[in-house]
Amino acid sequence: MISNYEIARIFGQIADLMEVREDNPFKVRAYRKAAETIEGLTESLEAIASRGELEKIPNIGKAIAEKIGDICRTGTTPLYEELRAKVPAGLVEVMAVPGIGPTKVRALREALGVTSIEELETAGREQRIRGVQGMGAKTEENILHAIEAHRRRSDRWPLGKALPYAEGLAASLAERLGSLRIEVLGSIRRRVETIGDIDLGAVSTEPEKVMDAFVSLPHVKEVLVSGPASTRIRTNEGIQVDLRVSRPEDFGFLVHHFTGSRAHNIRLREIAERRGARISEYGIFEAGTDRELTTGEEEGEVYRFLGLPDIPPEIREDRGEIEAAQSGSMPVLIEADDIRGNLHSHTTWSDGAVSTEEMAAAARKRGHSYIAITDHSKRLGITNGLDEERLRAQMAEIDRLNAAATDGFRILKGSEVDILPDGTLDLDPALLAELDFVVASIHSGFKQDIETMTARMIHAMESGVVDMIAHPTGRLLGARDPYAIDLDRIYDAAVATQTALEINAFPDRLDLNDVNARRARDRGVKISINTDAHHPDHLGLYFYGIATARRAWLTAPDVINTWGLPDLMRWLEKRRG
DNA sequence: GCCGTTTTCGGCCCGACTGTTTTCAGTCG
Repeated sequence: MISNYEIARIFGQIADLMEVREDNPFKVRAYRKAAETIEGLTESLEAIASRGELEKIPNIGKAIAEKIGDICRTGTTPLYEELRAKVPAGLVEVMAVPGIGPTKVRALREALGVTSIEELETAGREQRIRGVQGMGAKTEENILHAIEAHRRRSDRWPLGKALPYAEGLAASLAERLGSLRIEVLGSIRRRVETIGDIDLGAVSTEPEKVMDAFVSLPHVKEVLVSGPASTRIRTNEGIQVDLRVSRPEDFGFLVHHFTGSRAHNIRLREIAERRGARISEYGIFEAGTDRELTTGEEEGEVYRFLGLPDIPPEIREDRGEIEAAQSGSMPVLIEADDIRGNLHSHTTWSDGAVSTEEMAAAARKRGHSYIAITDHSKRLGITNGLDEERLRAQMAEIDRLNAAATDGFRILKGSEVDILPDGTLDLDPALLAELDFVVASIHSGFKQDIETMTARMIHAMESGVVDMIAHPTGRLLGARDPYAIDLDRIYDAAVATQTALEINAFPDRLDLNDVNARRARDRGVKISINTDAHHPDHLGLYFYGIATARRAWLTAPDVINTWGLPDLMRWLEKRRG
């Protein structure tokens, strides 16, 4: 079994290798587009291939479909192997150095025999680059600088770090200039789970003034690009920030353009072209002329011009949203206000920061009408996990608190029970059956093989007492890969046993992620979005869970904790048979 | 290599900035 992710990686590498060889750039783009499309697919390519429907996927034609078949059968495809045999491994990395593309790679290789970053650096130190046709001392200096930056470039930032940082940067700039409309755009605005760089857009009729203020911010380590329309800096923290400025009447086009994604924008421009129009960050123009066809302070003008409904930023990935807009079947995406209660939270009974009563008060304050208290079970000793006796005591406490409540708010008795390596649960199932809401999750034995792990989780779902699986893949962004698990089989088991799967809203989890959650919902799985709160403030993390759900195209009815308490209890009763 | 409400062949998004040019190619997003 080979995952879509791995297949997409191979096509991405084919594109890289072909680019180094200066093959037809449109062919390179075709492979790259295929890789991007595959990454966004919610069904496994193997399943699609077994139905013979690969060529129905956009950007997959006869040739790439055949190669997908090769990869499913053998793990690779002849083209990939040929390219790897012909192209020195180091060249792809040389091209990854900012400022070096296919042409410079070839020039450097032909003139200096450079086939790796190390050789490139040596050539630069020995001042041999400046002798190459089309390159001077400045280029040589830039290359050496770029290699250094490339080596210590910071990894992608999780959204939970990038968004507050970008908003702080925008606020600092706005403060320096008095009042200024400035927006965080790019992948942050689309709420992508990790961010490579930050895009800002500002409204001003004096762009030079804005750019001057921007490059003099204390955050700035170096200025990478500097022009009247566009400035790029690197901050002390090592992340790149682009700033674009527009006059007010065209700001909507700038916002739209730099929100992206690129793939989404390209599709829109193709649609515009068929209507004789050209879309750019400056506006919508008659094709081949500079005659502006419309102005727009707000980005919605782009969609209005094309006769489409607004498309939310979170789903602008060319993953079917344009077709949905054209056919009038845009989903009404879930919003933060739809959440009625949190079904995964911790207290001082295990590793939480506050008491049951305080956590419930925090949920009330947010306007929720219920909360499930789901402390850890005994196996997780480090969290002071509850055994049967302490769980009974906590249940009694919750009964007392509920009896004293006068506003209809309800605390649900729950547990986050460990799924042990053999698939059994860490607490007596008879006791778990007395709870209102049982969360089960994996916190150990991450190295089990895919078959064992999948069977282990399914066994837990088939226990009859588990209502939801928390953070189903166990990944920690930037820290721990997901464990090996066959999610398609998990989804099928979740439907068969009517077990919900979680979108865990913690910014370093976001698990299930966008693509997996969309796939799960499409297979009929019920989703629950939870903060996994260990502190009252963590209830604010719903922002990230909702962002992930919106990127997964989820609507409120897909998510069980958007339901009122009576509907939720009815569903729980029914699923427990 | 993919695609099609002008097309099964001939296209393939659009614009900014930099450096090395002497009017533009390369790279990037």
